[in-house]
Amino acid sequence: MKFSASKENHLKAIFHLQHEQGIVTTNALAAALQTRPASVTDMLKKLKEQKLLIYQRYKGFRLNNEGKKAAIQVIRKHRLWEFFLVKKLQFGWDEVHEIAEELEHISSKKLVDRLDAFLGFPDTDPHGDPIPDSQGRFLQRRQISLSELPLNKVVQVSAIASQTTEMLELLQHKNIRLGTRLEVRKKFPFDNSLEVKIRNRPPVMLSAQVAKNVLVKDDE
Amino acid sequence: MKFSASKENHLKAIFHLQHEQGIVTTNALAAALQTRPASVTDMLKKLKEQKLLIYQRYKGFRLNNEGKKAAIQVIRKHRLWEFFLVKKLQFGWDEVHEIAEELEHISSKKLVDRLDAFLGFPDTDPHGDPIPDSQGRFLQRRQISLSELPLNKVVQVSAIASQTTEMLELLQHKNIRLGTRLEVRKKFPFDNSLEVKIRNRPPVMLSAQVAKNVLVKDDE
DNA sequence: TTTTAATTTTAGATTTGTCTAAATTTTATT
DNA sequence: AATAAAATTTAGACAAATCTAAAATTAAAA
Repeated sequence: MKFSASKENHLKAIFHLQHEQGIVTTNALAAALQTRPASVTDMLKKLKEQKLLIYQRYKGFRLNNEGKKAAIQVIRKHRLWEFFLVKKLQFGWDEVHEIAEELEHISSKKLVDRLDAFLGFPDTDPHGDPIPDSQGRFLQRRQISLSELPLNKVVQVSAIASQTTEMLELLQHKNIRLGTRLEVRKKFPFDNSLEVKIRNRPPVMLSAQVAKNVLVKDDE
Repeated sequence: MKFSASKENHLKAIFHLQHEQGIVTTNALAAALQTRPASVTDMLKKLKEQKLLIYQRYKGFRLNNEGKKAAIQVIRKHRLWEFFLVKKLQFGWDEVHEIAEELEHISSKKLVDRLDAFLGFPDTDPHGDPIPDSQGRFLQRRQISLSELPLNKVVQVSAIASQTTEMLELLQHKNIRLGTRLEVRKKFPFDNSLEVKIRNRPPVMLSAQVAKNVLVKDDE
């Protein structure tokens, strides 16, 4: 499981984008990587070939578990090196990103784990972002209620607070279940109802009561 | 002055080889880099293009000052990272080489200098090799008498201990002067005389008295 | 819903670093 | 000194990662 620097950069960028947007588009990734859409398409084919992402042409893409695991290892390296640069080498937090962009591609797993130990197993990098541990576990992403969710952030349904039959029946009817990926498209302050969008389906409305009981977590 | 990892590897290997052999051959470099002679030739053209070495086809090559400076920076990085890995991350001195081979290509000059300071400006790496400082100065290589020099090691004449006219005249006659690169080809225990070889010239004999007064230093 | 616009993909080229096989040059040997 | 052997270089190919320009597909607008 060793990838070229370019592949690692793509994996990492896709990871971040799908965390924000659920599904990633060619243009978005090209913009994030300062490259051309055609180049992204080329790379997608290779990453799909290596079974790191789910991708159908023209339809967008997202990392599968393998791809996520790989991306998280890169992010772990990046953030540990940033921590090192700031805490040990006295760099300012604002000048470490570029250097960490290079260091993150050093491949030795043992090096990363030793560095982690040397730094005291930090769980947050100098920018406040969580540092995945050596198993790829992030600092807990807490689950929040759908009613607290900001607009247009794609999340995954992680739990249903009220397990009443009526509630479950309603969600069943709207085709929302555990693991469903969705985002809030609009909020109506009048009654706190929400318009929710699930990919490839027409938007659905959810009342404040329902929204309050649908718990979601960050989707990666 | 930023070079690809491959170029840096070539520069470094040439530097080491010319330190031992004075002039470097295509085959020797290919062997050192575990690559093919044809690939070396390709790279030589590029390095010559960038004015990092002196090279005429079929005639061997050596780094010029620019090339040496670049090579020394790579060696500096390599040795500092090795020091870091052993002294800070508890690696064994025998397991750091490969990792340092990757780390040495990280380009930030500031990173290297900060690392150097963090490590307390060490002057020797875990294998006992000297670490160049940020100006590229090595721990001084002392000059020794030609009579103490091991066989087949190419060195440069750095001083003449006895400045008598006779001595200088003799050296003049044999075309040996300050800066001349030479090596000892054979030693005759009978009278401690030496056969000395200067590139592109027939071997010359030097008596023990003369050899004792010719001081040489490592040639890079 | 047709037409237009935006997005995405393909086709073909380019750069860097590498390779093999053949040709050239140098060095060693008879 | 002629020939054989070794070393080196050239010619041509390939893989990875990128690009431009054109074609295909999807999404948006009239």
